Amino acid sequence: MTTSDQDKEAAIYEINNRLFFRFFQAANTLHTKGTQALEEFGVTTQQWSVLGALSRPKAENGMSVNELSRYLLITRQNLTGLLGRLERDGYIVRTPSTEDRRSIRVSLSPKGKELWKNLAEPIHQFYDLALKNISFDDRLALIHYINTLQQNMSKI
Amino acid sequence: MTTSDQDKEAAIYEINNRLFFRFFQAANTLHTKGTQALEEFGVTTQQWSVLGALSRPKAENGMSVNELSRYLLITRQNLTGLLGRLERDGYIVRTPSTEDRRSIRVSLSPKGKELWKNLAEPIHQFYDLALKNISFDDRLALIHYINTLQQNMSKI
DNA sequence: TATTGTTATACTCTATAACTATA
DNA sequence: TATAGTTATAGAGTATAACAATA
Repeated sequence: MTTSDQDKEAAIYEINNRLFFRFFQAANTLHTKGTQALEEFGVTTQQWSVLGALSRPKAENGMSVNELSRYLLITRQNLTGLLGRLERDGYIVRTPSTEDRRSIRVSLSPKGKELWKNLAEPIHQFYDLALKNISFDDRLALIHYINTLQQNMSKI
Repeated sequence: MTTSDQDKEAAIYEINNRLFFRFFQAANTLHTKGTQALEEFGVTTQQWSVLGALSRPKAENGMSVNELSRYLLITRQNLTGLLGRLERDGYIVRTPSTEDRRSIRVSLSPKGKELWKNLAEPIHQFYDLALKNISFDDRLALIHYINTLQQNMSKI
């Protein structure tokens, strides 16, 4: 390996390092500020993601724990805890599945749908503030990169 | 507002939503897979970030808790916990500052430096796998976007 | 036997407030 | 009075293993 190659490799490592450090920081900030933005509703970003999944037209008839688990990339065990807290607060309901008696359908309760409606405005605003100075096309590019990153990591 | 404007706004919201959902997923995966990659060392991604901060040449003489807090964007209280666990495992030392007797210098112990050396290889490999198919220039762009995102969010 | 969802457990991380010792 | 770091506490999330009910 030539000196130049070593330099190049060191530069790449340096960039990778910076990228992940910034990503790590941004992830922390997302969790902190996101939870803060929804503070008056007492909803964390994890709960936000569950509510978001269940509020999709596709999920109108509920989702099984397994489906939610694959969709959100959260283990079933930990999802049980999350769902328990959301159920405790009255935002979701668990209904036994008619087709497979091992399975349950998780869906938004009326109170959960109401909550999601009230969350729309602050979430909308959060997005706008967070993505300020990032153009529409750049947002598309960003999604693409993050997607690649996420898919690569999930294979590790 | 015209119909076309409404359509445009809906499209933007849809994109924002997707962006944050993917970001959320990627953040979870980073934490899970990152911790997994360093499993044999028993180090979490948060601890990884502290070790990384302290291993920089700039931090050779240690960092105060305040400096670490600002650098990592973790509150002092929570940092105390993190540092406690790292100290318990023998990876860092806390030394009273000679200049300001309220302050302490946090630095890597010999065992911590040794750990960081051993972590280099798996971290290096993790980076390479995670960033596969993302060119050098795209990595730079990605850093730029994430930076903007992070700075925007921290102002919220 | 495999799958669905849960329980149990232990640990890490986060948020908030209050405290101490210096400055 | 303000700052540096810690303590205390409660809650939320995560990892792992094991379990009951059903397929």
